Amino acid sequence: MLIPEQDHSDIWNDQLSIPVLALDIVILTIYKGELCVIIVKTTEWKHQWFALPGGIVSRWYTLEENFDSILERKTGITGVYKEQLYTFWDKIDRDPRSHVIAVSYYALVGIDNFLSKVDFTKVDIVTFPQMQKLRMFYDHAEIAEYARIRLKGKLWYTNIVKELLPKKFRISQMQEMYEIILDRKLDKRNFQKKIFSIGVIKDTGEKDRSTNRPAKLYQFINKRVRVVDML
Amino acid sequence: MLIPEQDHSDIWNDQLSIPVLALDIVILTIYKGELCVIIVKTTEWKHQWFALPGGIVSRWYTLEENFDSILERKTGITGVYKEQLYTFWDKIDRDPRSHVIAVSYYALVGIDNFLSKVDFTKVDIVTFPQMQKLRMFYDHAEIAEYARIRLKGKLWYTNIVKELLPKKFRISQMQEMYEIILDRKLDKRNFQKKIFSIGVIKDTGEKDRSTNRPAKLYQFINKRVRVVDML
DNA sequence: ACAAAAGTGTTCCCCTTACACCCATGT
DNA sequence: ACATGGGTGTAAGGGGAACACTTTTGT
Repeated sequence: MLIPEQDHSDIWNDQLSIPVLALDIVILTIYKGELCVIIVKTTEWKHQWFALPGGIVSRWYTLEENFDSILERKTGITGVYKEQLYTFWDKIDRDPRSHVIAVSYYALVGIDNFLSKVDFTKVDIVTFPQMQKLRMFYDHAEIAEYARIRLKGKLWYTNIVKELLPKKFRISQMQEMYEIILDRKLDKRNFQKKIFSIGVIKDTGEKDRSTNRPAKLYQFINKRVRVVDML
Repeated sequence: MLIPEQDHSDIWNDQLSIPVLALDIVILTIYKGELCVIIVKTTEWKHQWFALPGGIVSRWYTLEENFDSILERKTGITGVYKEQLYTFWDKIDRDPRSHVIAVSYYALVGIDNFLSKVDFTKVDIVTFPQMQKLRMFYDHAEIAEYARIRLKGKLWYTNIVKELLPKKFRISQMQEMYEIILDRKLDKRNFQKKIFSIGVIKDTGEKDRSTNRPAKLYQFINKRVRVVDML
């Protein structure tokens, strides 16, 4: 169910005693061997900005429902793994129209899922170095950085990387994800030893014949993201 | 500066399209050898509840200023270490008067600081087991649990425990804090070896003569809480 | 003298890291 | 046959965990 865009014209009222709550989403995916963020263009407030997909939180729905609604309306993407990041309000004039507090989330999307659902008329995909050169709305670049750090941290004690991999994958693909996110090379033998000793993935019995020498295909044992002492 | 209690009568309006933002604080301290939480009594909404100190966030101040104001008005405590925990909105009817989203913080107070500032006509101090038997407002017991888990986690890679200790302390006092928070015994020699090897505390040259055999007094080298790979 | 807490080293084991060669296939 | 990525074991070193006795003071 897609929540329709709400009318929030009542809130741009200087007399209102409470702040407006916004929700911003850092969508992360691995694309062409790099960790990327999804951004939207906005021409609000005169200048053109790049921004994280976001919107005003409506009172009539839960945070989760608001999240799903904003994500789908702004990007076309549905059904992703998400996690709350932080609630920001450093600058009282974060949004020139009002006092806005922003709850931020990050979301992980596997690239196949991403490409099949996303509406590229609405969004752009950029690497982190590219993003840092753009004119990002307020603190959105920092929020994205914060998401990257959280993802990095979670690699060490959860099976979160499953959200970025296809259902069945080669162990080398998994290692590649780790290397991209951690931004350093890992030793092939030590990586495999570790992953196998934890027992989070299992051999499907199938082979990927797209490489030179056929490679075993694995899948995650647990459907859900959970704490597992990965590295 | 203490922000005066704000008039929020305008927000209990069924037509308002945005949620109300509240701020709840889990104040943790170590008292009589146990990790304790500060709670307040509230008789709002007919029944008597115990609740975390909290209040409505005012638009005219930053989150930090709102935090300080709520903390001081509800408990009398000022100048504590604080950290944002999470922003909750699981249940759409969390607060019967409206749709309320709660940003939660936890705060650490050394017991001396606490006792000198707190107003016991306004608050109670309870251990976690005691709290779990009380009729806590909505999800406040879970929020407090969440704070405890975060604190436990931070012990391992920050010098956060400094916020609970006096300026100068015996190494055995420091170990006791760790044991209380982690809820298990630690080996004395291994603990000291570890703490000294990290180099986060230094000998003051003074002695504590209140114990039988006088003990060296230490202090933290860094004034601020920071990441240091503690345990 | 006795009680109470402070102070102090060594050993063992496991986990992490570093490291190099052969294998199965496609071209 | 050659190029490409897949697959595999071992040795050395460092860090964590276990463990007990002596010292200094107060009473």
